[in-house]
Amino acid sequence: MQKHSVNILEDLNEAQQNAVKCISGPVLVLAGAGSGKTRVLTYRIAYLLKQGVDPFNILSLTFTNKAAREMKERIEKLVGTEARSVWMGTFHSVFSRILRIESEKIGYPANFSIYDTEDSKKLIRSIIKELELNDKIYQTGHVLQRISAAKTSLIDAARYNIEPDIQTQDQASMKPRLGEIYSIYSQRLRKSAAMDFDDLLFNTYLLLHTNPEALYKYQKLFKYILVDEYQDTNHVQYLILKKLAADNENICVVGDDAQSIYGFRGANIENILSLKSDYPDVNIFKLEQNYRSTGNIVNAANSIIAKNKKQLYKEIWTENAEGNKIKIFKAASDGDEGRIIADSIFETKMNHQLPHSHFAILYRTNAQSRSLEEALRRLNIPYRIYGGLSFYKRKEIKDLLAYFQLTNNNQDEQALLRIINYPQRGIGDTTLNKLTVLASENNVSIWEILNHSELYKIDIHQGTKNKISDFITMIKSFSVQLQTKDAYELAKLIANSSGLLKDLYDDKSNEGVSRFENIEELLNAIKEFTEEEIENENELEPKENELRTLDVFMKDIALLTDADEDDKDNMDKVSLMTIHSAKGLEFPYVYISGLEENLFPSMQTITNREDLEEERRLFYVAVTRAQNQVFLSYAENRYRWGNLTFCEPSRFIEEIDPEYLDMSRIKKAYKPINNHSEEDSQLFQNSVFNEKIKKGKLKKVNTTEKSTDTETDNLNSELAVGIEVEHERFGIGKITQIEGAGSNIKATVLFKTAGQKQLLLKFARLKILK
DNA sequence: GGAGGCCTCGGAAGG
DNA sequence: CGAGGCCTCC
Repeated sequence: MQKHSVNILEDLNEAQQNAVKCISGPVLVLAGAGSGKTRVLTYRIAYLLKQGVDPFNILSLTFTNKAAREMKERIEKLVGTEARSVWMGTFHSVFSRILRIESEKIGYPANFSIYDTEDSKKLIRSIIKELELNDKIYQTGHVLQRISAAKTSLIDAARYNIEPDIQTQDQASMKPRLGEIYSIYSQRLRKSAAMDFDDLLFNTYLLLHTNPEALYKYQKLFKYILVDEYQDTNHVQYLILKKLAADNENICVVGDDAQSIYGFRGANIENILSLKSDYPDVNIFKLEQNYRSTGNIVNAANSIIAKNKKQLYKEIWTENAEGNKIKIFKAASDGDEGRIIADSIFETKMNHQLPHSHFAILYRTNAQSRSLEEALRRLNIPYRIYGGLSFYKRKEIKDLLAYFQLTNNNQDEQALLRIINYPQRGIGDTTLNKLTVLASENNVSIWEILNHSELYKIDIHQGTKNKISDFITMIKSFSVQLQTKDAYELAKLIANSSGLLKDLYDDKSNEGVSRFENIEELLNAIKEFTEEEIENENELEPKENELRTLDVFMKDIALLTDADEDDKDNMDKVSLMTIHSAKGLEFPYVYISGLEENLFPSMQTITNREDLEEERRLFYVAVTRAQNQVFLSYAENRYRWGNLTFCEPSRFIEEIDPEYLDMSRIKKAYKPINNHSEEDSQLFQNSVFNEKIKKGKLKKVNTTEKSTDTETDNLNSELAVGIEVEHERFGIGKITQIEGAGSNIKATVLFKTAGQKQLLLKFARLKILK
C-alpha cells in the first residue's frame, strides 16, 4: 500500500505534490488555468484514502453534476470501488440528502419537493396576480432574483420586511411590496412541502445553526472537506462550509480567482480573496505551471488579467513551445464573421489533417450562434451546440415528472396545477382560480380542499366536481402503490392511465413524435434505475427496501440538468458554446467571436468597474481554453433583433500585449478604440454632458460607468426634457420626463414610431440626437 | 374551455 | 426576427 501511494504522487509535479500531501489544517490551492487543478483534487482524495481515512469521512463538493461524476470516475481509477463511499456531489445534491435525513428537525417531510426555476417563477407569477400588482413593474424574473439574493444572504422574509436598507431600495425601485411577495412565496412553498434551490442551502445553514446536535454530527462526520471552484461559492455556501469545518479545520479549497465568472448569480469572489482572514494559518499552494497552452497563449492571457486590480498574485508560466501568435479577423458583418471562421476551420483542418473535435467556437451570448451555424452548414462542417434546453426541462418530461411528484408529495401545488387539466379533463382556469382563492382564504393547500371538498363551500358545477374527484382518486391510487410497485411499473402505469402517453401518441406532428420519444426515453431511464443494484449509500441513511421505488427515483431528479447527452454524441464535430459553458474544457483551436464593444464586454453588464473585471476574467477564461491557437473575430456591423448596428472592436483586443498578436489579417484597418470609450467616461465624470447637448452634437450615452449624481442633475434639468433621442429598437422619440436618481435614472420617451407609445426606459439605452 | 392573434422583449447559467 | 405570455373571441 505504501508503495502504491508513492506511485500516485509520482504523477504530480512538486507544487501539486505539496498541495496533495498537506492533509491537516486549512489549505488553499490557487490553481491557474490549465495547471492541473482537478488532478490535485482527485489525487488528494486518493491520498487520503491511502492514508487510511474512511471514505465516509470525506466530503467533496463541486458545482456541477458533471464535475462530480468525472471526479468520482477518476478516483475510482486510482483507488478502486472504495471511492464510491466518499460523500461527493454538488452542494445542492449533498445538502438535499442531508435535509431529507434531518427533515423533521426543520419542519419538512422527508419527501419534500424541489422546485426548479420554472416552478418558482410560476408560483411568483401567480402571487403577483393574486396581489393584483402590475406585472410590468413586478417582473417575475426580477422578483425571483431579489428573493434568491436575500436567501443567499440568509435574509428570510420576516427580516426582509424590516431591514431598512432593503426597504429603501425597494421603495426606490418602485417595488415596495417585494417583501410581501417574498412572505407569501415562502408560505406557499411550505404549504406545498417544497424547497427552491436556494432553500436547499438556506435550510442547511439553518439546520446547522439552530441545531447543535446536527452540527456536531456533521462536523464529526466530515473530517475532511474539499471544495472545487471555490471562487464561485456564494455567501451561504461559504457560511455552511465555515460551520462544517469549524471543529477540525481540515478544509481544502481549490480555485482560481482569475476565473470567477458567476458574480451575476451571487458568487462572491471575496470568499477566495479573503480566505486568509478566516484561517490565519491557512497553507497556500500556488499551481502556476500551465500544461495546456502554448507560451504565446499563456502570455497573452497574463497580459489581459494583469489589467484587473482585484486579484491574488500568481504568475502562470509554461514550458510548452511558444506557438503561433493570436490571429485577429475583422469581418464586415456577423454573416461575414461566420464565413471567415468556417473557412479558417476548413483550411486549418485540411492543412494539419485534424478532426473537427479539435475546434471550438466560443461566444458571449447564445443569440450569436445562428450566423455561425449557417456558415458551418454551408461548408458541411458538422457541429454541436452545447447548452440549450436540457432534457429535464422539456415540457413533456416536466409534465410526466409532475405526475410522479404529485404522487410522491400530494401537497405539491405547482405539480398539481401543471397536470390537473393535462391531458384535458375539463378543469379549466375559472375553476382553478376559485380553488386558489379558497385555498389561500382557508390557508390550506389546494389538494386539501379537493381532498376534503365536503368541508369547504365550493362554488362549482357538479359536473366539474365529479371530474375533480376522478382526478383525486386517480392520484391517490398512484400514491398507495408507491411502496408496492417498483419505479418502472408505477411510472408506466401513471403514463398510461393519466392519458398523457395517449395524448402524445395521437400527435403525429414531428414535434409530437419527438415528445413521445422523449417520454419513452424517460421511462427507459426509470427502467434502468429499477434494475440497478442498490448502491452502497451512506451509513447514515436508513436501509432502503429491496424494491427500487419511484419516490427514490424522484429524490434528486430536480437537481439533474442534462441526461448525459454528451456521452451519447461522440461524433466528430466542432463545438459551439458560450464562454461560460466552456469553463473547464480545452480545445487545440479556439475561435472567440463577436469581440465588439458592448457585446463582449457586454453593454448590459458593465455598470461599474467590478463588472468590467468580471468580463475581463471571462475573456481570460476564453483565451485559456486553447491549447495551440486562438483566433479572435469581430464584425463591423451586426444584425441584432432585425436591426443592423455599427460595432466597434472590443477594448479587450487592445488590452492584449501587441507582442502576442498577429495583426496581418487586420492591417491598417484596425484602429485603437481607446479614445471612444475613454472620451465617453470623461464626459460623464466632468459633466461636460450638458455642453455637448447644448452644442447639439450627436452623442452616444456612456455605458461603461454607472450614472453619478452629478449627471442626474444635468438630466433633471429642463434641458434634457424635449430633446430628441434614438433607440435601437423604437426609433426616434422625444424625452418628455426624467425621473429617478443615481443608477435608477428613467427617461419617459414619446416615440414617433411604435404607435406613439409612452415607454419607460433606462437612459443609457438612448442616443441623444437633438 | 381552447385556439389563435397581439404584444412584449431580448444576459451569461449551475442546481 | 422569434419565442412566449396574455387576451380576445368563438
